[in-house]
Amino acid sequence: MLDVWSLKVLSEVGRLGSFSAAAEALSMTQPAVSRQIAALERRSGVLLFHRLPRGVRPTGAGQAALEQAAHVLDGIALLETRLAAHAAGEHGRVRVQAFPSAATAFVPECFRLFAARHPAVELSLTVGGGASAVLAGEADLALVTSWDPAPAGLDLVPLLDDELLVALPESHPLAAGESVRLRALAGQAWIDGSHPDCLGPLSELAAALGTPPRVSHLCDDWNGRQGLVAAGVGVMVFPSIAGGAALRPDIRLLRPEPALPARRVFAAVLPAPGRSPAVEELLRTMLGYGGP
Amino acid sequence: MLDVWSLKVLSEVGRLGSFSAAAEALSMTQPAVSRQIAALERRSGVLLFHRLPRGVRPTGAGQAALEQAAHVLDGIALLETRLAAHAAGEHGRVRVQAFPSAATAFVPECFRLFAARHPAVELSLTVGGGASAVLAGEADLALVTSWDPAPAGLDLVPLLDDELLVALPESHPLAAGESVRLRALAGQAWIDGSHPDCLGPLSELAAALGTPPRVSHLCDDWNGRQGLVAAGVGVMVFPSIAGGAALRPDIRLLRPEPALPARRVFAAVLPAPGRSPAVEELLRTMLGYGGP
DNA sequence: CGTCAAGCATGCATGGAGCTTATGCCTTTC
DNA sequence: GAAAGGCATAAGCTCCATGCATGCTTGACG
Repeated sequence: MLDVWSLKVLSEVGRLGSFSAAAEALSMTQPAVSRQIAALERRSGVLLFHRLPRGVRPTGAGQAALEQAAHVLDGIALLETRLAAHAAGEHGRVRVQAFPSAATAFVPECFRLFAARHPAVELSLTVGGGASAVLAGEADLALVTSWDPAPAGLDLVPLLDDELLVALPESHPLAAGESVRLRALAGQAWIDGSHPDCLGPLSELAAALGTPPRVSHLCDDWNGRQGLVAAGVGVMVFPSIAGGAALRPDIRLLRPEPALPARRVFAAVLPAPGRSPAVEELLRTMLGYGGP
Repeated sequence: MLDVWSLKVLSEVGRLGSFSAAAEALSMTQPAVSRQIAALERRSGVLLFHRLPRGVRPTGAGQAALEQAAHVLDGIALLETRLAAHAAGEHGRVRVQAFPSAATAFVPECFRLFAARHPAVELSLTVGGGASAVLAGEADLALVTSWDPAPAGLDLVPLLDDELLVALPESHPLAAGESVRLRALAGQAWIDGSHPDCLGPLSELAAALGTPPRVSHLCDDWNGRQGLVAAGVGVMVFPSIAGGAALRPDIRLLRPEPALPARRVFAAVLPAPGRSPAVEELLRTMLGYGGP
């Protein structure tokens, strides 16, 4: 099997027209070059260089070999460059898996910051798969919360604490101020998703309210839930990570008093040696993102 | 420096999804494959394969490396193919240097036969440089005759003996038969080229004529000489290698009696290890060419 | 015309890279 | 729970490429 070093020697000999000069350029001795070329000629069965009294000159076959060798060496160099780019996190692909409220503002903002520094990295976002997508090889990084069951075999990197707010229709009598006492909401109808992704652990809310919340409506769609709130059929917990921009103008957000236990947000990624440098870079970006 | 064997191992691992399977496919042991990939990952500083319980799966960087490695391996294979073609004489270039009368019929006919068997070989023909063109690297094969000084440092391969005829205008009183007694031409005016390329050694002609020939006109152009003969201003020696097709219809060719010493035709080529296989093949074709 | 210098080829010894064998550890599966 | 499949690691060995020393050929120069 032809190896790259032979081709490098061949190329230098062709460029410099001399075994000795090529040897010096490659930091080796002239006999080594002589043997390399001789081996190449023996294996291919054709003379590659005419030996002249003053250096060498490529034969027809040597000329063809030089041209092809240049292509191969370019390919090698490109491969090394690409691997270096991957190693530096400057190139690659990161597939992010997020829960809906994180996909609203947090992930797009992180993508914007990341893309400014690493324009060659391909980013993609999917919603709804959970941390198992990372284990299945369908995602490189999954955003999970303290409400989700801890995934086995993945590292959890704490990103931020998500403050939980309460969303009321603007016509609601308690919607006037900046905050609202939770005890005052004890009798309200609450809106939740079908899987525990919206209200969070009901026990925590029950403790804050002083009574188990009355869950009157179930809706998995983010906009649908806002519509229910705006229509005045219920109130809901609104994670601040979703950002105000995604909020309908006829809904008011209030800080509950006392504050609900924050929902912790983690990045679930493969253990250290399995993470690509691009993922590491994105993690760094997410950690440095303080909020809007 | 990345070597091809590593890339081959990488490629097989990517294709088969397993170190063990790749090892068997490459006739090596699993630890050897493991070492190769580990070395590749250490050098490039990036993980190339996720180690799964059942085999391995390429990472993003591994995928990129696999694609690039495929290109490099293709380039290597192409290089080997081309060298093999050169070694078999199926590919390459042969630049032939001929004297004018050989370029008229002999070389074109040899080219026709050669091209039928080796269509990928590029053939070219130049006239007038002599054997030194081979030494200068401007030609790969030169046709020379026994009239030329023997070139130093080249092999002379005897190709054929060129019979020398005499050209007379059709109106000449001696032009009737098939042959002509040389003694009868002793008083004729002879046409020659400025360098001894047409009449040949004058001593031989003088011996045959019984008296030194009277050279009345010098002309280096082949058609010009024929014109002089046709005009009746002189006669000339006509080498049979030029073939009858190149002869004007108003000129007659006659066999001299006794025959002039034949002009021997050689191929002047580099000594054995310096000849390309394509040149060897062309030599074989020329040797097998019996004449029209 | 003799000597010298440049440059490629070759014999020999050596050092390092890679391979093989043997073994351990982890995961999955019956 | 035991067995098997698969990757990682340690130790030892083999082989090949390199470096050193040397010879040979050719051209240059005095």
